[in-house]
Amino acid sequence: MVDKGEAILVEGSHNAHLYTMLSGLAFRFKIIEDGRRQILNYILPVDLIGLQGSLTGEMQHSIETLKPSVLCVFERNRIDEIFVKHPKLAYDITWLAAREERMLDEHLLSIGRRTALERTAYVLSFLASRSIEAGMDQTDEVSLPVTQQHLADTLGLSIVHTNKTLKKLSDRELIKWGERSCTINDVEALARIANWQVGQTEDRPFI
Amino acid sequence: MVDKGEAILVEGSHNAHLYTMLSGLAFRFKIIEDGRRQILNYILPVDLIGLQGSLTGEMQHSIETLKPSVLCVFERNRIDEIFVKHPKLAYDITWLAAREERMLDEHLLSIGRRTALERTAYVLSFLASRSIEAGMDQTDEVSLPVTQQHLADTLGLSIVHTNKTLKKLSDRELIKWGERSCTINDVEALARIANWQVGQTEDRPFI
DNA sequence: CGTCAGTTTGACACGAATCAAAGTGAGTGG
DNA sequence: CCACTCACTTTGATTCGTGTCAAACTGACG
Repeated sequence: MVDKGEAILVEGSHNAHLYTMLSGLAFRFKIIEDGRRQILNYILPVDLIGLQGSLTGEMQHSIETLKPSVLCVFERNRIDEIFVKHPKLAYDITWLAAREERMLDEHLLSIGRRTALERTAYVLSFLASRSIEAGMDQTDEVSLPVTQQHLADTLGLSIVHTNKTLKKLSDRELIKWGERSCTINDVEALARIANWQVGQTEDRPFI
Repeated sequence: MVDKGEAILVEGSHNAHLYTMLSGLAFRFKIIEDGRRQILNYILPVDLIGLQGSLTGEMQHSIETLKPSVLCVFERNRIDEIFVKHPKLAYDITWLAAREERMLDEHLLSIGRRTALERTAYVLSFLASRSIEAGMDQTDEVSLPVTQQHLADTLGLSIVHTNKTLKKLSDRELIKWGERSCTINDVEALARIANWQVGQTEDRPFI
C-alpha cells in the first residue's frame, strides 16, 4: 500500500522489482535536469510496473501515485524462473509490454503531430476509456484526480495554455473541471476531436 | 530482402509475423487521416519488428525502409512455441520490448519538453550512437540516409523549421548535410546540447 | 485570518508554422 | 547532349499558436 503523491520508483535506482498495480492510480515520468517534466503514461489496475528496470537493471524513469495504491511485488530474481516455469505468464508479461508500446506510439503521434486541442481531447478520452476498461468508476462519470500541471506535463504544453485549452473543452460541456480533478462527460466526442480510434478492448491478461 | 523506400508492414494489416532486421535500415510511423505523419522509431540491425502485431493480432503502425534491408521471419503461430520451448529466447524478446519502451520514453521526453535545437541534436546523436552500436558504419563517420522530411516527422517539427535548425548545427560543424543524407561529426557534443545521457551499451541479446 | 497550492485571465513575446520563391542535382526523354 | 521534370533543400517574409509574465481568484487547511 502506497499513499497518494508518493514516489514509488525513482529514476536511477537499482532495486527494481516487478509490480502489478492492484488498485489505485500512478504515472510514469522523466525529468530533464532543469526541471522540465514529461509524463510518459499512466498506470491503472491491472498494469505492470518496472518491467524495464527488472530486465535492464536500472530504472530510466520515475513513478508517482495519484491515489493511494496497492501493489503486488514480483521479486526481480524470480523473473528468470517465470520464463522457465510459467511460459503463459511470461507470454502475458510480453503482451503487456507490447501494449505499453502501442500506447506510447499513440502518445508520440499525439505530442508530435496533434494540436493542443486535439492532444488534450485525446489524452482525456484515452484516460477515460482506460478507467472504464479498468472498472475504476462504477458510476457513469469518469473522474480523474489530476492537476492541470499533470495534464500539461502529459501534453507537452505549458500550464497556462493547458488551462485555456481545457476551458474550450468545458465550454463545449465535454468535460468539467473541479477540485483538482476532471470529470469526462463525452468520451466519444473527445476522441472525435482528436481524430482517434479508441481501440477495442481485446482479451488481455490479468497477471 | 526488401528494397529501399518500400513499405514492409502496413497499419491495420493482420498477417503480422515477427521479423528480425539482419541488415538495412527502416522506420516505424503512424499517420493521421489528413496526412500528418509521426515517425516513432528507427529499426537497425539487429532489432525486432512486429512484436505488437504478433501478440495483438493487428499492426497499429506502418514500416518503411530507408535502405535495402534483409529480414528474418518468425512465423506468428510459432511464437507460443518459443515461449514454451525456448524460455531464454522468450526472455530476450521481452528484453528487446523493454528496450524499445525505453527509447520511446526518451523520444516522448524529447518531443514533449525539448526545444527544436535540443530535439534535433538528440535525435541525431541517438541515431548516430545506435548506428555505431549496430556496427553499421565501419568508418569513423556516421551517415544517415534520411531526408529532412524524415527528420521533421521524427521531431514533430515542420520541414522548414527542421532545415533552419539543421543549419545551426552544421554552422557549428557538428553535422554535415549532403545528398539526402546526414553525416554526424560530433555525437557527444550533440548529446550535450540535448542534455542527454547516452546510455551505456549493455549486454543485449542477438536473437 | 493568513497561507498555500491550484486555477483563471489578460497582455505580450517568441518560437515554430506557413507561404512563397528560388536553387540544386539526379534522372528522363527528345 | 540539352531541356525538362521532379524531389529535395534553402532562404526570406509573414502569421499564428503557444509560452511567458503578471496578477487576481478560489478553496482547503492550520
